[in-house]
Amino acid sequence: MAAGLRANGYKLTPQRLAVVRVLREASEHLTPLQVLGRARGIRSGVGLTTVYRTLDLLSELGFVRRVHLGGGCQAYAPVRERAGHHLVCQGCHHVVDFPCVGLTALIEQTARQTGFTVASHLLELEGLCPACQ
Amino acid sequence: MAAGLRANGYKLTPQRLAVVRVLREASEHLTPLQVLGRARGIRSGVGLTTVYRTLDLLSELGFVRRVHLGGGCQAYAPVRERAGHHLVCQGCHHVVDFPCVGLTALIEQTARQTGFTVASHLLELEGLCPACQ
DNA sequence: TGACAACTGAAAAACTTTTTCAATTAGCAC
DNA sequence: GTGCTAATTGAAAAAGTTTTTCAGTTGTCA
Repeated sequence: MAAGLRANGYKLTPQRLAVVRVLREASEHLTPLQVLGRARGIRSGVGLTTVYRTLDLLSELGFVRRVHLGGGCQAYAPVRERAGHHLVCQGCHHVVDFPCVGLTALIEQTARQTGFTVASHLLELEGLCPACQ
Repeated sequence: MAAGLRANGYKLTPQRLAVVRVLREASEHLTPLQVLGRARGIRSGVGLTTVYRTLDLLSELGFVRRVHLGGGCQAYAPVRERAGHHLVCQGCHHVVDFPCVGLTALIEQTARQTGFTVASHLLELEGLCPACQ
């Protein structure tokens, strides 16, 4: 993600690097407040404003994605699989990515039946991870 | 929805009936504040607290569902198709339901590959309705 | 090494949602 | 109908989240 920030003309400040590292190392989804706590463990003094701004940035660049299930829409998780989606554990909030395959038929059929043109989609699965079962 | 409320032991107050009517007649997704405004057109004096409580209730009973795309996770739309999902217009926020078909293969494959048991899923499509194209 | 636009944190403001509590009322039994 | 009671309501306060503002700091590039 750091390289991605630089590639898009953003400065690599220690605050951003701390947030990036927190997200890269996270196995569960994290709220901005949780990101703040962990980021401060890496670099004390990081501000909540900066966390919000960095999450916006990373999310716009596609490095993190908001998780809606379980986290009440406030949580973020890193994107490990491009063109993928998130599978969330109801027990420990562990998040894994899965590839997005086999949706085109459903989307095309829906577009045909409704007259809509479909530009994007949001898919999340929720369940129990092996450890929590 | 009114019958559903009664069937579940909830009282049919004029405030609830106003909120129910607003949602049933809505073609776009609505935030709690928008619901409040419309509900007050039906019955003046409805409180925002009641709107929140009624949305929770209807959502728990499955009569409305939160829309994440476009509305920033705060918007609600009526559920017109059981076991369906929402398709949202990026232009006018018009919401239509579409049936949930053809996802089992993807879900089973993902469960097999990750070891998760999948309990539920969230799918939303976003695009342009015929009028907005 | 210096210049400057980008970035930061603290505080305030703006919003959204939940809790509290006294007053009201829908639904039921009679 | 009438009265009872638990459920429901709205206003206000509290709690929580997100955005804006602004003066000061700092990466980056020449």
